[in-house]
Amino acid sequence: MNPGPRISKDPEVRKEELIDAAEALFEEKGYDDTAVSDIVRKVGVAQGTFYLYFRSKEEVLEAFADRLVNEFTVKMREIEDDPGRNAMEKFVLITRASLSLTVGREKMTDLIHEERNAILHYKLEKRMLPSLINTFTRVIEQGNREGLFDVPYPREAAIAVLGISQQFGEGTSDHTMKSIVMESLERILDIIERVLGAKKGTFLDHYKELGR
Amino acid sequence: MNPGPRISKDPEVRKEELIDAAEALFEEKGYDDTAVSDIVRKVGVAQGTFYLYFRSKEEVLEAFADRLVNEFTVKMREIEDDPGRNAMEKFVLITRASLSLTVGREKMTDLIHEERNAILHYKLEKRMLPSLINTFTRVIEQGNREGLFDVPYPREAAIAVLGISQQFGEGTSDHTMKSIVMESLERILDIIERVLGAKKGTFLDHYKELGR
Amino acid sequence: MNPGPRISKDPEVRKEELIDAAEALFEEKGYDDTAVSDIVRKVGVAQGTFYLYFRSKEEVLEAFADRLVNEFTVKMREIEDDPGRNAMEKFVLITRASLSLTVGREKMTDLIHEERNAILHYKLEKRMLPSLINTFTRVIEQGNREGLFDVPYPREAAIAVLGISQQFGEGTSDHTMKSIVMESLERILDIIERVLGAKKGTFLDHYKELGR
Amino acid sequence: MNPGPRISKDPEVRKEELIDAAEALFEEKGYDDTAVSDIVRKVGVAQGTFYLYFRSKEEVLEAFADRLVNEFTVKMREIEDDPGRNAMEKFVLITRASLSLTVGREKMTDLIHEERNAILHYKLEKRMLPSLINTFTRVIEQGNREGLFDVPYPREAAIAVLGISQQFGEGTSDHTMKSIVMESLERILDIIERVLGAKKGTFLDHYKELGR
DNA sequence: CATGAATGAGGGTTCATTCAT
DNA sequence: TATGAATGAACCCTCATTCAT
Repeated sequence: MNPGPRISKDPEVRKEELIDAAEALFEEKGYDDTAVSDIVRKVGVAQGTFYLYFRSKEEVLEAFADRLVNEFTVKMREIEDDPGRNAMEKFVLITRASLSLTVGREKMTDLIHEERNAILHYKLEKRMLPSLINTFTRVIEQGNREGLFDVPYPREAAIAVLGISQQFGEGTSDHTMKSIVMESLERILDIIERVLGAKKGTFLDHYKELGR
Repeated sequence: MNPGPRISKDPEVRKEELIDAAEALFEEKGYDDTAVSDIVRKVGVAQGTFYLYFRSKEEVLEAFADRLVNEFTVKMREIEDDPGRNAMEKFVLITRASLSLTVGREKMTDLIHEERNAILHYKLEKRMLPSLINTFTRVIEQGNREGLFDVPYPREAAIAVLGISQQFGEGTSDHTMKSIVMESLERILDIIERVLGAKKGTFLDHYKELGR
Repeated sequence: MNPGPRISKDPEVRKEELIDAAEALFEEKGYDDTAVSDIVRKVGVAQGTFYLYFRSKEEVLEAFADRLVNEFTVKMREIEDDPGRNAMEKFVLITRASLSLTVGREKMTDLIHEERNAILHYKLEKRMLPSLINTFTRVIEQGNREGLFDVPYPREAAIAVLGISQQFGEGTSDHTMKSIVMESLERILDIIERVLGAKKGTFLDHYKELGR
Repeated sequence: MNPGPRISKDPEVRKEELIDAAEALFEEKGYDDTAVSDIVRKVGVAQGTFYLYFRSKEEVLEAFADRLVNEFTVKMREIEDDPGRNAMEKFVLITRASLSLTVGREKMTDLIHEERNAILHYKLEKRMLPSLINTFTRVIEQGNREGLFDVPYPREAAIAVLGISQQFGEGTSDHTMKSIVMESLERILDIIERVLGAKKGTFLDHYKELGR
């Protein structure tokens, strides 16, 4: 009956809060199992308020995905534009970042790989891929110039490399398989060297060097 | 409207009918938007009958996926075991079959790639991948023996090639892009030749030869 | 048919309305045969509104039972605390009130005794008994002090008397038997007098006096 | 498709098997939660077979209740007709038997008292009560003749005593309370002695004497 | 007597979205 | 901008019972 205290906030802030809550809940229970009522409860706001900021439930998902993609794109750009690294180093860094996809959000990888979050996976992939491909392409071109790679079609090679890392990364959702992947890292890198026309063994050196 | 005579059938047959109907509806409207009531109406059977054969709605999806995977696996095996073809030919055939994933079910590709069917995609991929990897691996080994390929780690190469074709295939869901892909086929094959250590241009020849 | 204007009400009021409707329908058709859709239709409210106030159908039953028990408990307390009556008078009043259990809800007795409402019966009995026993116990103690009763173990006597009236009351569900019970009232009271150590015939006098 | 081996049995035997299975399941899960399919599965018989013996699910409940009542009635009759015992002894034996109501079926008491089995409770009570009252009445009359009791209205006294023991027994469903009840046994018996006009303490002696 | 596939009404519940305040 | 009560469509599933064989 009594409206309760009406707290107005900067719309941007409110919206961000809602996306934050949504993200946390999506991680916890998945998109489908997260109710709008869950989100507003977490923020401490009325049901209707949600619809002042998003036209539908799907729109938060969209907004969340956008945010994630933006962060990711920035990260990519930073690596790409780093003048102090050669193409091979950049390549390793990008691969690593894109494999985790998380940018500090460690749970995200699991989130993405859980079956019930397939849609989210799709949304993210569709949005991230273009910038990822672009970045990869440019790094490959840099590598060509540096004489490290020998790639006639950089764009296609970029796509191929992405496909390869994704395919190997897929199995990685199971934590148990991580060590196995590590074991076969050498073999995978051998393949990538072939694709990029790099000298055998050079990638592995860089991987080791860049630690972790 | 009125009951009509009660028609009993061999359970196997009934079950197949239900999966058939489910498949058609999943194609048409997606899994989530297909109601159990839709399925039974299509078969002309009572609602309860459905639950005689499946414990839940998800179980038909499972059954459908299994069926698809089985058919696919058989197809793979046939190609793999064909004594009249060399590794390169088999490779082309497998790629093509796995790209369409459909085995004659033309709409299936779309079905799988529509966002709302992401879960189905996941389910299928998870199930198909192992047999696909195995087949690819053995064909690569055959290629090694035939002197067509030069692959030190056949299994990893198989996975990589799968990743590559998947990545390129992904864009293919939009019909508009098909021609673009065709254009870049040559480039893609170049990459695959590198991965498999095949002579440049040999794949393209086989692709052309095996028509389309 | 068409929506009509949306009418918001004080939640307390809405909830009460729903319980009222539920009660009426439980009386009419029993708990099992009352659908949630019946209840909301009666109130003129949407199906979902019901679940704004009760988590499940059973919860209305619970709420209804609670309400009944509360009313009943208040009634008991009033009689118990009435300073103007002696123990015997109170005893008669309590017996009567507890026999009808209805507090003005005449159909309730039938409701409770119909076989299909056995669960309701159980729920009510379990909840009412404690306060009923307490009240009876205290009245018996008062009677002891007043020299009307001679009861060594008031609590046990209270329980016993309850058992007795319940057993006789049980048959009362059939209206046809009511006269028979009346006939044997004298005999029943004789027994109760024995239990309470009251003088023979005193109860009957009070029953007549307090009319009916 | 193939009918499976068709095992014919003496109808009486089959029916008994079905009631047995029903009883076990009712004990385990309650009447409502026991499906006809559960029963037939337990017996290893087809769904339709059930309906050759019972017109409905409720009819097994009925049949089961009847069987229980019959056994109980026989037990009562035996005690009642025992020429070697006086009324007080018989009284104790009957009370004990009726309290357990189980006739060797130990779980039955719990079964009856669980809320979800309220209906069964009702059915049994309704059926058992008459014979129980009759037996009690005749024993009381015997007691009158033997000079042990002094009861002007045996039938009413029988009903009263039943009510008393039922009320006390009700709490007994919780195993935890059993000891408490034992403690207050003396007090309860004091009340019963009053109702039956027996000499104070005589019941307790018989209870002790008849062991347990 | 027996089978077991088929029936189909029925009901509780969820939740994204709206709207009167 | 905010509230939160109200909406209502939609859906999955159970299970007692029937009936063609």
